[in-house]
Amino acid sequence: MTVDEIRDKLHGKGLKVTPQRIAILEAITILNNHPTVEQINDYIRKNNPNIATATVYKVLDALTENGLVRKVKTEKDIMRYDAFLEKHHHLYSIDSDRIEDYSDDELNELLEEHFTKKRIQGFKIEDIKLQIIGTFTDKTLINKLSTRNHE
Amino acid sequence: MTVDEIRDKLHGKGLKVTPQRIAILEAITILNNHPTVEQINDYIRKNNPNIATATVYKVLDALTENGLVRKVKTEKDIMRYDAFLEKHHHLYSIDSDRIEDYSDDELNELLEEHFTKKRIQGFKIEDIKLQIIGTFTDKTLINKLSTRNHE
DNA sequence: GTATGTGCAAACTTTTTGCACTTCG
DNA sequence: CGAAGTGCAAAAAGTTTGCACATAC
Repeated sequence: MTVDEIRDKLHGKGLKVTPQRIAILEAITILNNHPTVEQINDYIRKNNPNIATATVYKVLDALTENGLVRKVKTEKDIMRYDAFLEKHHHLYSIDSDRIEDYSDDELNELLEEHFTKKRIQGFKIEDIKLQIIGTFTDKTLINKLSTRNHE
Repeated sequence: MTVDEIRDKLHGKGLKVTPQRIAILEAITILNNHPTVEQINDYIRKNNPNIATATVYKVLDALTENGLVRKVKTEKDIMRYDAFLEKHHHLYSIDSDRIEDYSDDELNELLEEHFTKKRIQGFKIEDIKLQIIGTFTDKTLINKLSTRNHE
């Protein structure tokens, strides 16, 4: 992504084109291994030593809200715990904190078969987890406990 | 999971059976919607007002290390960012911070087909993301940038 | 009795907030 | 010029650490 493309993208979303935003989008493009805020921060400081960390967060929020970047989940997260230890996937609600387990052996076989045929170059698969994102339509199942609003 | 089963599980791992551990495992079982630390904390405080939050973290660490509970990823995590906006999945390295994008249209079709046939009761799917966990064998591709050791 | 676990308070890390100042358009 | 964006410092969340005390076995 060139600087001009970045300008266009920002412009297209009605966002003001500031040096901070350009630097941050450039950084994410160049540090293309899904950089953390810390990495982005360090990178842009080389050329723009005066960009505040708070600005980085604010810019990333703005970019995320406008669909110009996307957040990626990592291992060590906000830490929810699960005592159900069989192989399973998760259903994530778009509009609430709800997460449900989902087991589907047929699916697991399908995936296994797929990745046996189609190997991923340079990668040895140990496990596959699906995050199935959507909305719960079955209101009877609601078991959201102690829902404190986190926003 | 009954209290006796909990005792057995702890015992089986060589972990001492303490009221704190029982309370926490019970809480995770009862609060079965993948509770956060906060929810576990609040729940166990009802009956054991004197369990420290630090203890909850320590117990959860011990349980996780011994495979009695498992961490679940949530949406709003340690925040890595991605500027590659096409539909794609992620390869996660077991032994490093590395995350790579993975696109596979054939796989996407397979999944779409599978979930068209086999609907999930009470859930409307909007998106599916695979977390493919394993090891990178292709050392030439290494592009871990600014690797600060996070542990 | 001793290794293991717990409680507390303090530190650390990551992210957010409020507000004066600055900049883009 | 005015709305939108930035920088700073302080606060909020979430988690970890160190150490004296307590408990399981």
